[in-house]
Amino acid sequence: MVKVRSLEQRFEPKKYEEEVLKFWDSAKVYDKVRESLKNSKRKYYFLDGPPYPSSSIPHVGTLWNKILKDAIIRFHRASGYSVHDQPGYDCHGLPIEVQIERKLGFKSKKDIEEFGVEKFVEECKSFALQNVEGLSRSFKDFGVSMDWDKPYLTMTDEYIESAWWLVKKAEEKGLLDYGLKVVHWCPRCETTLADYEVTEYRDLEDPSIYVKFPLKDNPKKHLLIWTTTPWTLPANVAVMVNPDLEYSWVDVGGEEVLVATERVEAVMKEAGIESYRVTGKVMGRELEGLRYVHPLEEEVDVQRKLKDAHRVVLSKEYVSAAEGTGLVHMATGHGEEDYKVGVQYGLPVFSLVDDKGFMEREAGKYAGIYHRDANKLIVDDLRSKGFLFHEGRIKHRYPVCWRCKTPLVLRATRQWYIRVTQLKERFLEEAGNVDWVPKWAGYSRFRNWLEGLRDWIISRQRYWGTPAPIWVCGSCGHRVVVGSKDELERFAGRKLELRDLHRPWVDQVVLKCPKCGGEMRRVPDVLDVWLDSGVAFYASLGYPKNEEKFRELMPVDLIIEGHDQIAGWFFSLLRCGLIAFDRSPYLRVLMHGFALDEQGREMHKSLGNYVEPRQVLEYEYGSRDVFRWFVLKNTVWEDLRFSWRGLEETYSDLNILWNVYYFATMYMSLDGFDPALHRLEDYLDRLKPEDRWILSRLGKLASTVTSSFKELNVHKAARDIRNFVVEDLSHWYVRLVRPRVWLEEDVEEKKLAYVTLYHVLLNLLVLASPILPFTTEKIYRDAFYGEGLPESIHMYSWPSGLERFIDEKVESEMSVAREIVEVALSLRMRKGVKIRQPLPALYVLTDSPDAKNAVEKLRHIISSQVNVKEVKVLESSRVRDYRRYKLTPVYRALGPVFKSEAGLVAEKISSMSDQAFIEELLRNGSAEVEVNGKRYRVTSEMVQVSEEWLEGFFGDSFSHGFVVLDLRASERELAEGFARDLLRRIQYMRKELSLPVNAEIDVSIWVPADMRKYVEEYSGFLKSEARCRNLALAESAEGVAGDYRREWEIGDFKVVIGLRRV
RNA sequence: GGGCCCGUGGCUCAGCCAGGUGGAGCACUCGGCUGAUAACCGAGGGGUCCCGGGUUCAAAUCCCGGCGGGCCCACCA
Repeated sequence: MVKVRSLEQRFEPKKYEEEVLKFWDSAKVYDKVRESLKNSKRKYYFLDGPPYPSSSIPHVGTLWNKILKDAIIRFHRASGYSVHDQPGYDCHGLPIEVQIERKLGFKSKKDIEEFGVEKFVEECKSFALQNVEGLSRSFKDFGVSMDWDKPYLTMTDEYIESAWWLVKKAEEKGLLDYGLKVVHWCPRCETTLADYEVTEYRDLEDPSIYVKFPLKDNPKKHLLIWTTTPWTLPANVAVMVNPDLEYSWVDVGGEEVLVATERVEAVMKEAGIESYRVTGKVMGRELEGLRYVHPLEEEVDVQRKLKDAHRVVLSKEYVSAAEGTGLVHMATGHGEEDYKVGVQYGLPVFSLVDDKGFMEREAGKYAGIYHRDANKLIVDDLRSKGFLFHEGRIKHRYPVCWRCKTPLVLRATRQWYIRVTQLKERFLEEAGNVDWVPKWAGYSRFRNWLEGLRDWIISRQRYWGTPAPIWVCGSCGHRVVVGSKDELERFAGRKLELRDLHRPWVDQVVLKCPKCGGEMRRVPDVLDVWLDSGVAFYASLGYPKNEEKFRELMPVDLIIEGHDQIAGWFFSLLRCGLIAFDRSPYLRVLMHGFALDEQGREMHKSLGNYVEPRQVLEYEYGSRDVFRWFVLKNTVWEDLRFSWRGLEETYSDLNILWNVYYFATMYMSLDGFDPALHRLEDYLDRLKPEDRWILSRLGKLASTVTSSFKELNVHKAARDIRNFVVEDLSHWYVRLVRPRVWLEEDVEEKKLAYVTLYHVLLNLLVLASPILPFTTEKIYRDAFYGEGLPESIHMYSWPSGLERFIDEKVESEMSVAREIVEVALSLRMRKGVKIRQPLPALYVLTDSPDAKNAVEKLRHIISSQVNVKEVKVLESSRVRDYRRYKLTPVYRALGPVFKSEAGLVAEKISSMSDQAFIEELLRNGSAEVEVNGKRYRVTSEMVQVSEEWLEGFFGDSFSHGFVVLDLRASERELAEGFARDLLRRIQYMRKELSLPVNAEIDVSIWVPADMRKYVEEYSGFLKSEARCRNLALAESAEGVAGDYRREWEIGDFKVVIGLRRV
């Protein structure tokens, strides 16, 4: 133990935060914390969601994510949990590849192949590692205390093996398959994307055309279809109608077109056809099998070769009359629904767009043209052949590649996929067992997402990713899925000397087919990056190779990510958990919001509204802890609107916290307070009410902060700490104890203040440490730390047992006193009476026994804060001793009743001072007055009642009655007021001179002759309060002595004060 | 078309789960202060709690409908 030392007065967070970072590093604080918790029986498996290291600088939203995790981790550590706090990075995939392609100026996969896949993969790896380092630095710099020396990286061989294990598991369960799937395809990246990777949309303008498909048997009749993708027409194989809809044949001048009845009017209108006639109606189901001629069969050879196509098929599901014509053009190779229905009807499936988006050779006339460019040609041809019914344009939201922004193509390609739809029941079951914060995120959002579960296409046609562990025989087609490098070596029959498991090195491994002896080569695909992050819960622990940690830690206790991860990581983890272990890998999810800019927009570099950590630190009112407190106060699951103004306000709060600690530690240090010699437990029975009150407030704070952290409502904890520091501690408790710490002698009431303050302030440091790790460490190290105490505030255990100090009664009493003080100060102000001017008395008029008790007990507080000599409690009814009612006539009500005599009555009312009369009027609703011998009955509507305080008194109501001030200051009180005015000026001058608190001075004063006696009378007071050894009254203003002289105005008087340091 | 979230003073928000006299900060107006803090302190003005209906003794809070803003899914693709 050691005596409390004073903090420096200057609040300089930027400076001390750097010091604290150095200290944490050199003292290895967090290593020590981890070590000390290692043998705790209470494990806490926190799984970090891996960001893509596609840039080395995070934005404030990413920082918020990490700080939120850090605060919760810190709370759990302090609570005695051994927290698994390993951060992670998702190092593979398009996010990395697209950046490298940009850097190297590549436009297509061909460029990569020419450059060399090896070199490309090395660039990706190096880039990822670089960014991992940069990101880690930034997070660490903001006090994120995870274990940055050992992040899990999805690109290591060990990690890849764990991912392979999952694919093997799927194979063993018969869930893995290969086949034709209609997918979103990026023609620039030349790879498939998953549906949930289709997250970016652009408003594009496309053709919106109605095309006539002539019937085979009657070229005068046409099926009318609508499409916004003319480039898919060359691949048309059928037309879909709804069996339950009614269709109409419409004569449009020499030929007929078929349209759903409901859509006739709208379609004719859009086509600008005013003269048309319905010639017949037919139900959709009757149209099945009807044949037509493909309008472009002359231009597209393949269409002439198709058998059993170009007919009407039925679908209830996919055809509606909401839009279009009610007849849907089917290109089975370019739409998932088209594909599905097409398969049911045995229709051919083919796509006429290649990997790069160009029309294939089979597209005939349009071959080699980029698909979007082919639109114009196709439309021109339809027009010239007379098949174009109407041409327009449409603006719609169109999906683009999430990484390179190229518009996507829907096309049928062969892909590897896992049939997770077979596990749908288990998905819903297991999801129901997870605890979500907020609740609705789980039971509505996530559940709703799971309802639309689809098979998982795991293959991607790229380079920098986990290679698909699938080898296929070139001779017989037999396949082998391997779950580890060891297993691969067993199949290869030799030790493999690979650079690592990435492409292109793993591509060189050729196996011998166990079935036919032929050569087996790996399929060229890499795996979906969401598989990489989905296996993190076991792969980061080295499972299945290493089971120890896995057994120790599973299941994951908590994951925390933003609301975009509903369809992302939260889902991917669950998916992998079910495939591999038939259960959810995690118990609890916290879903947070997004960080938006000041206008409420998402932050993007391209928008120029991206705020970086460096900018926060450079801001005048920015610092690490200011930023942490600011973001943590935001409701966790709601979006955060970033605000420079908000930072400034939080800076101010942190400044107040600092000043409270400065105040307390400065005076404790002055008095050599040693906490070891004065323990709170020994003083409990002698504490003053305000001491009990602050201890009770602390007890409540500890309780709410603890439960808020447990419930993951971190914003509540952050707000409660702010309110405690600013409202309870600074604005009230410090204000009350100030006179006690100024006492010269080593008296008990000063000791009590110190003991209470020490207890409160040390415990507050621990409670605030997850949110404000820098500031709490700085204060602890500078003021409280000493021999035999924990080296760091972050080595303290979470406070417990503070609730025993909760005292509802003292809190309730203090609320009453506080309210009375507030009302009284407001009264003073309204009357223009300064607080410095002592007043004779304050009366509390109340009938409430509780309020009465409160005032009796806390009389000293009320009296000192309001600056009155006496505080008295009286019954409410005594209010009549201090104020009277006053009546004002309401002419509008008097006139109709008293007519010509109304004026007389009004005059009587105005001058009425009989309080008994007024009280009767109020009580009964009416009363009689006499004017000139005649009596009149006056009702309450005829008058307006107001109140008037008696001369020398002023009051107002409060919750339990009235507060009244006696404003009749006596000469004695005026003198005291004057003395206090003098004191204030002296103290101000001391401060101007930057004198230490305990420095002694000589004072020389000149005041007007009338006031000299007051100075003489209060000279003792002034000497002691101002630490004044000599106090001299000068005969003239010019005769005032001192190194520093100054003239002051006090009320109507001029005075001169001179100071000299002894 | 379906799902979820949000709507409270000029601005930013708390309160809603668990119904009981409408709150906080900033801004604004006024006052200033006993030496922790003027990056401050005190007091005050400012509210149809989005709109309508219902339940209830009582609704910002619970229920229903509507309007507005945001996000996700589906369709156009």
